[in-house]
Amino acid sequence: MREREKEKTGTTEVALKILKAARGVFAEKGYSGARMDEIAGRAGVNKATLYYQIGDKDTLYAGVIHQVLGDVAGKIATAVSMAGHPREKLAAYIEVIDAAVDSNPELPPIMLREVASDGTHLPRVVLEDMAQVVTILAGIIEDGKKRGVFTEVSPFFIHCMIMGTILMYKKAATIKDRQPWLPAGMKNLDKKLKGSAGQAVARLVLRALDKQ
Amino acid sequence: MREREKEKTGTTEVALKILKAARGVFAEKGYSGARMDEIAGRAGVNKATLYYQIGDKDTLYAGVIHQVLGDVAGKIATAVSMAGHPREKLAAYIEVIDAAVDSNPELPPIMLREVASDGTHLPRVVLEDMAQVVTILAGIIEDGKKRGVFTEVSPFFIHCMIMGTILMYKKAATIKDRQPWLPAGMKNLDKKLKGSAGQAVARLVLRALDKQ
DNA sequence: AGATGGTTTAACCAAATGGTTAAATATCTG
DNA sequence: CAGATATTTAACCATTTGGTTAAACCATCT
Repeated sequence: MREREKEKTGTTEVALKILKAARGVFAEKGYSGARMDEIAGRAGVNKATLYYQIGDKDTLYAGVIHQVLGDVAGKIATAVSMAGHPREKLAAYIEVIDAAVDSNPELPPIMLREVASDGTHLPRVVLEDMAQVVTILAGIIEDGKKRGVFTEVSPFFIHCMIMGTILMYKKAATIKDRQPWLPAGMKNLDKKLKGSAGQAVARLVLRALDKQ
Repeated sequence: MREREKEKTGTTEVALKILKAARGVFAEKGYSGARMDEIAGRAGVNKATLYYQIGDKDTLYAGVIHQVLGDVAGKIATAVSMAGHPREKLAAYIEVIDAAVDSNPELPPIMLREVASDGTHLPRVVLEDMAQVVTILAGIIEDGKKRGVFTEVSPFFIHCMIMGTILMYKKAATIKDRQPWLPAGMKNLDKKLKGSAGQAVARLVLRALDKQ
């Protein structure tokens, strides 16, 4: 029995290779556009191995979702708890999301498509994580309101604003940069962005919530 | 020859029925998830009729895109030109987008998926329309900056913020409302939204851009 | 070395899918 | 009404796709 790897990590090396390939293909093509053959091929593995190691397409996709969205909620929670003032907490909240997106290029397309299809493929755990994240944001805003630094706003709406802006910007920017016919002036319309997209979002959202 | 309809409108009644069905299916399932048989079935038409009236899947999808995103750019342009002050222009800009989304439930999923797949299926015309829209926004912001009412920001980024927020909110809200296990407090986290989503976006974006 | 059992693979399969065809059915014109 | 043309349809087809199988491969233990 050569289960040494499985015993230690819970996942074999081959399984990780497959997951990584799948992440890429699902991100590029979406669930129904992704082909099991292509995933196997990109992982450098026979298709039967894929089925042996992981299971059917649904299971594979669930694994990818877990890999991509698995620990974001936790990271947000800890980062927020480290900050003190509501404004810092909100900035941390946004920064963690931006960092997650930055370190994971597959996140935006997968998440955008999930939202587009009403989160039908999202496992309950992930939805609960998201709910918890919004609850954290609600706490930050509530606190800020009490301390007189934030105006009254809907936390759910603000969360959509943060996520929507970051996801949309990440992808739209690459689309824009891909159009050879665009005049240079147009292409530089966001080069003046000071700092990361996350910082830009934080700056604008904080201004928007600022009590005068 | 019964081309009376085609001669007048350029599109027959059957073709419109098919386009409408296709819009729904593409919105729900995405390009690769959509099945020609289902579209034909939902249109109450034989599949061969679909091919006779419209053509292959690509052509059909192009038709849907045209139907969904066709005249948004134009509407934005005229609405903005009607307003006078930069703040009013920006509000009009946002309101038109929100109205387009509201009167067209298929727009958000289709657009989100397009962005997710790097706009690969978007015809050049549509991309040019979008570029024009951002140019309009750049004009508004530039004017506002000169008049000392707006801060310095990237128009492209602000456009992503507006689109991202509206699209994300529209879909995320329906996802949230579908989760029976969510506590009522969570579900009401955005019921306090004063007015439409568009108005909420306008309020926040204007606050964010406001020079103090 | 040989037996054991986990792992990989080439070949295979049934179902689904985009697209076509030839015949049937309306519709219009003279 | 008859002929011509436009439109719809049932049946069909080639290919793709998710998934399986039986045999080969390989690390380990005795």
